[in-house]
Amino acid sequence: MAVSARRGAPLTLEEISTTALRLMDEGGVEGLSMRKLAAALDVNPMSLYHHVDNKEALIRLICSTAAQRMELPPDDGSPWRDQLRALGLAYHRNAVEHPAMWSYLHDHPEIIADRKLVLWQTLYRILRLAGIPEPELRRTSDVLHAFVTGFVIAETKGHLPVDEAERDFDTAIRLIIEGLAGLAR
Amino acid sequence: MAVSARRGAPLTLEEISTTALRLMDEGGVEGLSMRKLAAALDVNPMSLYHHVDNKEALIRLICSTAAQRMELPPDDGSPWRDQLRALGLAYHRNAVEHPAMWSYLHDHPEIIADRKLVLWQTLYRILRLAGIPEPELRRTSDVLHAFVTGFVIAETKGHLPVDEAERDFDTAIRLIIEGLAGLAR
DNA sequence: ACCTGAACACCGTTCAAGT
DNA sequence: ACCTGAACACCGTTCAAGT
Repeated sequence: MAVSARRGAPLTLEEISTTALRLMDEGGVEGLSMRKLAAALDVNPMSLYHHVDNKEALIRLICSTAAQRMELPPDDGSPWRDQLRALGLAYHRNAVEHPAMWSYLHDHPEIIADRKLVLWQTLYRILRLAGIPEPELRRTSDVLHAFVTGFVIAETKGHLPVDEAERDFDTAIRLIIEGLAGLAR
Repeated sequence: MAVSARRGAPLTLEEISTTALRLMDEGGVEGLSMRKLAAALDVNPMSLYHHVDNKEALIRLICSTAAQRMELPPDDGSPWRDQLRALGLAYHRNAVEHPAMWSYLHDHPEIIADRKLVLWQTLYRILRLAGIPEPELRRTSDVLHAFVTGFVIAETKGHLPVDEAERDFDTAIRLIIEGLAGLAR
């Protein structure tokens, strides 16, 4: 069977990636090492390389699966301003949960480049509602995504008092909404 | 004298930090190591610790001096929209020169927390011109800084064709300008 | 197929010793 | 005051060997 000497069951990719994400959540990017991950899984460090090419591929795996699983607001028919705010809140919630992952994603945007991801589809839908013309959707969604990601990362590191953070978020989202309305005009 | 065995002159903090920044520019954060830096300076790795507490302190030094030296547009009396665009361009230019440094700064905002930095003073001045009320300056400048930093970092990693990048920048700055005008209303 | 230990080439940093 | 070499506790990863 060649199952690990120290544990009963064989490793799974799922198990590897959730544990790795936990390590990143707890200790930042530098909190995740192949050796610590192996220790957390009670396995020899080298076993990991049978499931993953290398550390970079592992982090990419974490990021892309987490991005795919992000809970995003469905189209509930409400005005685009409300839907945009809800999307911003979803980003914010996720960034608070996985700050290191978001920082990594921000530095490696190619990981979520695929426009078929729910993340982009949701943004496209809202931008269409806001009146952004079709040929500008790619550009506008890129800009908005960069803005919101930039904001939630900064917010996460800022350790502001909670009510300040809420007012900051409000300012950010209002600025975007007013800006979009202006662009669409 | 106790000058280095391999080189003539004693190390200076200036020399250390400019060489370190060059290494970061060339190879990202992971391109800068205490040992590579020492090699580039033709010095024993341990000599560095006589000028700098540790690697983190070194990077903080690089970032804060570079932030202080950033060339920002002076108040030339032009409309705030033009001045904001000029400031955005200055950010963008700097981010293209030092992408790794900006990523690090984005993840460690406390390094440039001091509101007396020209960076913040310039932003405050433009926001006042735009009609943002005094008690909202801190919040609005934080949001805007996060947006623009988020954007220029994303832009830097995106390797878009140049003319696409220019149109992206234009969309970003217009969105901010329209948004600010809306907020001030 | 999956796991493992030893080994290699790197890190950051401490410490005691040199001038 | 400034520099240095040896050493320690970490990394990621390769490779040959085990079941």
